[in-house]
Amino acid sequence: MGDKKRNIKGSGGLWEMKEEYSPKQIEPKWQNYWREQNFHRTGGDEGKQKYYVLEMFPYPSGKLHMGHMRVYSIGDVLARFLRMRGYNVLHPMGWDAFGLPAENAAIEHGVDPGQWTNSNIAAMKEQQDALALSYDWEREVTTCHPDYYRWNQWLFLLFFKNGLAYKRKAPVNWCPSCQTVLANEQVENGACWRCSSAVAPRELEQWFLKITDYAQRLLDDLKLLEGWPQRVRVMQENWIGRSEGTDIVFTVQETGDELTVFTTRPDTLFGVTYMVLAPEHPLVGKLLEGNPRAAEIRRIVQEMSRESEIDRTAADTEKVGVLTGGHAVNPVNGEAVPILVGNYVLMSYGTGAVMGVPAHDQRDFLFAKEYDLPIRLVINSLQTNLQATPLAEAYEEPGVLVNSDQFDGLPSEEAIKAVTDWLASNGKGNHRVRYRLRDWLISRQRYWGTPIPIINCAACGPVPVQESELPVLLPGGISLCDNQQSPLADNAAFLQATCPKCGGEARRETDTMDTFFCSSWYYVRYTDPQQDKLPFSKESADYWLPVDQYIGGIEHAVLHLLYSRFFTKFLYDQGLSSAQEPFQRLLAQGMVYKDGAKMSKSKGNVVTPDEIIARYGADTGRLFILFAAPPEKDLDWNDQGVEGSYRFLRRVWRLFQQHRDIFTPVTETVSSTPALGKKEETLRRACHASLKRVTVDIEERFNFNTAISAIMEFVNALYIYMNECNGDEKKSYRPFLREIMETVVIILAPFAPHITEELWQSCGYTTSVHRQAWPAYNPNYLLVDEVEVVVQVNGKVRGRMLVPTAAGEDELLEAARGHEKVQPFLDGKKIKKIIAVPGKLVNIVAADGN
RNA sequence: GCGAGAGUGGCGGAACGGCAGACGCGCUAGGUUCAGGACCUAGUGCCCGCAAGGGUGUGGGGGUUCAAGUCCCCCCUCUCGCACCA
Repeated sequence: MGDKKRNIKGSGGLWEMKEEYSPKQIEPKWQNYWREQNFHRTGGDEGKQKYYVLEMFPYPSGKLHMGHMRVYSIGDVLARFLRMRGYNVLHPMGWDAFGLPAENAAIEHGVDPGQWTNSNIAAMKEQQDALALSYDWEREVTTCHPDYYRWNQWLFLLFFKNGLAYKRKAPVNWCPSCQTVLANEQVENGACWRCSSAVAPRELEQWFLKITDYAQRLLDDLKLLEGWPQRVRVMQENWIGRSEGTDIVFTVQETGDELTVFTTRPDTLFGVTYMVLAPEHPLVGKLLEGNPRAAEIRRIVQEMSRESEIDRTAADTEKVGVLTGGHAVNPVNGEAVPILVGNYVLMSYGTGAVMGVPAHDQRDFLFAKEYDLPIRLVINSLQTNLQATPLAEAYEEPGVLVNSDQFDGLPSEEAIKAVTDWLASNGKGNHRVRYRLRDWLISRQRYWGTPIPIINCAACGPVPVQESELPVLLPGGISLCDNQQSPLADNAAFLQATCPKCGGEARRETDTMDTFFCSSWYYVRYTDPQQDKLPFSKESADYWLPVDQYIGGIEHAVLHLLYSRFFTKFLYDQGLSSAQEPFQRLLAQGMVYKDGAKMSKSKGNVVTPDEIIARYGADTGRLFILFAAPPEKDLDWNDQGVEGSYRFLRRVWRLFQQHRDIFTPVTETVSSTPALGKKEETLRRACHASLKRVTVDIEERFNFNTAISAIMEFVNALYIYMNECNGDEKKSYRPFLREIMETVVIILAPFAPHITEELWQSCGYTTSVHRQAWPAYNPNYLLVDEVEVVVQVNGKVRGRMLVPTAAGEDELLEAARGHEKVQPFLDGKKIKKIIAVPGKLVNIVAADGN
């Protein structure tokens, strides 16, 4: 360890420690101390390397739960550790403060959503402070404040000017309980992500952001995110759903209309025996004209489109089809095939029409069997001749084309290109890349959100509000009730507007923004939270971005994390920031369970951070939550386990109590201490081994659980030493022991900030333990003279021996051969081979006979 | 069905291809205490054995290796994600 440059006070303030470890007393004391000193303000030393640690900001529900406590503890240990390691750390916190719960509270209890939110924020902040989370509160961001949401509006207008925000009538997901529409990402298995009510389809005019323009980049750049869990990258990849294929233009025989389909298998084009349209396909109506059964069919089609998309696409939903009477002409061979309407075809993907190739698509195969449609083989297998017998199932593998005129004999892979080329040169199709990703629907018919800064003019259409007019303030005093449209639509003063373009009378847009809009860029605002000319300055953003370590729940794997990546790329394109990706590394922390089940009031197994703080203190809570499991794994909360963490902190406390004499003021320096004895060397080794492990476990592996166990081992070693040494030894090694014990305090500090601050300042220091440099371990102190080496016979441990550390292979072999415990296992056997691994083991391979 | 991850004591969890079970919980015994709690010491995978000692053991089965929880192949179970995407 390095030189002492710390301030030590005189004997006056020393050891005023209470006998008993009492978190109730020391925790508030140090929280005040840090608050008064504005201790956690960012920066001050731009010469250091920057590190941005961020936990996903919470919705201000008013109460912290164990999940919050876990994320924040992880982030806080990291932030504190990195500061001690000499980084310039940004570690901010804020509030995702718009959203439905505030509005619902308003409806139920008649409270003002803003007041409700603000008092929740105050309550949660108090809890966060009680956990000693080292946030720079000067950078706090609250999304429902006008000085934040005006920049939502500013960014919206920027999207609008770039053609990336647009309004369109579209079938959308309506949540009847939340009384608003939802984005595709916010529908899980046909249910609202927030309240789990079944969503229903509706046709409405809505605002969208054109995230689909960024589909390819969002997909490609997943490669850059090596610090993300693979499963999250895979989820995003699936969600974007890139698919390469061919658009093929058929012609409707009866009307002459063009009918385009998308397929990934143009090589099977000659096998088309029918065509299926989505119930919502625009041609359906026209095709039914003149059909004697039109009325009946229309009823069936309406039935189909009434079902939600989710029901229709559920794997176990029966495929239903109905003939329209129309026919489609295949561009490649002029053949006319019947056109049906089918419930399994979705208007939202591809062109809303699919070609039916029953011989080579299992889904089409089953459908054709059901409806007695012809099956024509056009791809033959290289292994078995499929033409010999009727197919029992679709042949979906690649093969060689048959029954396909000029393409006969081509392998599928080549035929895909050949058919596409043929279609392209005949104006009947093109190569085409499609995505499953849809544009992001951002309007919400709710009050408590960012007003969309648009004025709807009868003459000019949607016109952006002038930048100088921002923010469009959310009016107060709105009476909230359950309603089909935004409550803002009832507010005449808000509604009334003048068209910025023509000056005519116009209506203000009453939809508000999805709250995911707020959370898509808040991490940039933290870099420059007071900025009032722009959302943030480029300089600040470029200094801090990307977030080096982001920590949060896996539930945002697609939603928030995809939207944020989209925003970051847009900001980059606009020259507002240089970051390509927002989050360098991502940690998806596991959930907190109790007794193997999710905590819930009905199960009566809820534990709250408040209870833990009241009973054991924040330090114990933090320590346990980090010790019980690695951060990315689910954690089972265990009351007895918490007890164990509390016990450990008391054990540390007692160590200092019992040996306070070590800390009486000294003038000696380390060099004047007598040479260390064997016991002391062992202790020093334990110290540096622990130091090494804690450093590596936090910095490289994020394994806080093993880091803590290393500190425990260190403390155990200190107890053993103290038991073994006598008063004289203790006295003469006082400076050495002092340094050892101070190391305990320093490396425990990121985990348990209060107790360590108390112990540290009780040792006589006037500067905070949290301002100390993280000690470097000395590899020389890890060395030992002798090591125990295992002797194996045929891979089984048969003996152990103590040999000099420096012993080479030859010496090991010598010693192993003569080892008494090993002899019996070698009797009557021949030694075939001996492997010696210095410092570890010797393995003797022996067998019977010669 | 497709994709990803995971299966280790009574429990949470450790183990650069090199002594499986660190650390903690729980449990057992002893000490201390009027008692309880707290604390200290020792022990604690399973089986046989009084013991010394031996056997066995990381979901199952194969393989590579002097050596496998770890690498390769097959299978089973669980969790998560996607799921008629044309």
